Amino acid sequence: MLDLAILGLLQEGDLHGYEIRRRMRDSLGLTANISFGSLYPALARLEASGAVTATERAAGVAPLSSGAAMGSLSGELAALRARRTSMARPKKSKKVYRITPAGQAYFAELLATPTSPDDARNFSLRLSFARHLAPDVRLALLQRRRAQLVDRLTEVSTSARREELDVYARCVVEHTEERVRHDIAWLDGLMAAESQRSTHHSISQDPSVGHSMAPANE
Amino acid sequence: MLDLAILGLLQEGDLHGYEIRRRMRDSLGLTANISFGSLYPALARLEASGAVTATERAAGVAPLSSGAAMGSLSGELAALRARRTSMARPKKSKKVYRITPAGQAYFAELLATPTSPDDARNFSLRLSFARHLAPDVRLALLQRRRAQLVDRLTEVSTSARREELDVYARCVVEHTEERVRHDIAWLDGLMAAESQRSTHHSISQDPSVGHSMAPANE
DNA sequence: TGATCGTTGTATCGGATCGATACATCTGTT
DNA sequence: AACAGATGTATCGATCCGATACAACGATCA
Repeated sequence: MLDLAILGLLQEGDLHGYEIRRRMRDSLGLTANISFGSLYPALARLEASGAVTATERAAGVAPLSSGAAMGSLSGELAALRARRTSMARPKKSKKVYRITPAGQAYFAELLATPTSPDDARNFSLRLSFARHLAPDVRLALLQRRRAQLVDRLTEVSTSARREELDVYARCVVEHTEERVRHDIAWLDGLMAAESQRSTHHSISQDPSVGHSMAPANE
Repeated sequence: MLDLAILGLLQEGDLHGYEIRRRMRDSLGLTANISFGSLYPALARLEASGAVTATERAAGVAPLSSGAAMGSLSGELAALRARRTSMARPKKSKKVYRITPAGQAYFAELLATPTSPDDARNFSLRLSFARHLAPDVRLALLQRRRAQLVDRLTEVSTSARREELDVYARCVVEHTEERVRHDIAWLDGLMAAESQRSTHHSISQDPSVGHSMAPANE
């Protein structure tokens, strides 16, 4: 669901569509770029349902601090006025989206609701927003994903007559299986970190600038 | 595209819809189960376009050897006749699909056509059917995928301000990056196996070997 | 006996998503 | 000035998905 990704990104600040797409690519784990044919209808849906409000504003204006919490209509008027008075030329217009309290409730509901076929994309999305979850719900998310991966592994090992496949198909199947094993090990590490995090939860909370693995090169 | 997967599986023998879905899961690299809401319309499309023929036959009948190459109508008649004479009870009816020469041509065309955003699913599918490709086209497929993964890696390393992300989002991003690196190494191994497999041939000119960042296409 | 449950199997519906495309503005290069 | 490329919004048809319904079969258990 795109709604979850959009609302989660909007909770960290107001964004316009193009920037939402960029952050989905490199701030979330989404490998494939999301399509504009999905993004803009999703934004229109969210705006129609009252989860977000859109504010059209010209470029060059300060990103947030001008109007405190102006809605859609007043925002458009302000953008027009600024276009005529201070800005001589009608610059590029961006529709900046802001999440509403109803949108935050919707986000919390989406995030807590477990999806029936919890595929990789859905799980990565939920894990990216896991700081909004209670520790027990967070751990349940990891365990459910792990159980599903283990299920897939046993299914593959039982029903795959691999000797009937040719070189390339078998190569793909084996690589898939290896990736599943790797993901299970990764989840085990995450769960260990979770339980360690819950034992002494009152230590310093600045995990953002802790250890960087020197990604500057290459 | 589902058409490619369906036609590729049908080239190894006649199958019915449910079995096609099973083989997509554990004979190809498709991690997520394909939906019936995609599979059955795709089969109907392929049948309407003449790429496959459907034969409804009862269970318990020998899978292939009864009628040599009967079409759809005669197949249905044969199934009805067998149901009345040899089989007393009207068993479960399966629609068995068989690929036609036109379907084989369509398959070859789909397999050779490079997809613009060559995502993981598309690539795994094509690699599973790589034995139908010429060695040079096969190698080009691997190199194109590798170039795309390298592109993604450089994009991520440049534009990701990872220190702004919280623990969970950064964890997801790093795991994604690690998986991309792993896939690149896997592709390198495959390409090495390919070039070793082609040592029998005389490599007169092969300009793209060694230039990993050279997309000669488009 | 039959009652219930899980598996196999085909099919459809509405909505979500995709790929392609169009259009417009800004920025940098030659 | 001319051109290319990034930025930005938007729509279209086709495809894909999740849910659901329906039906026949096998197995298990009371």
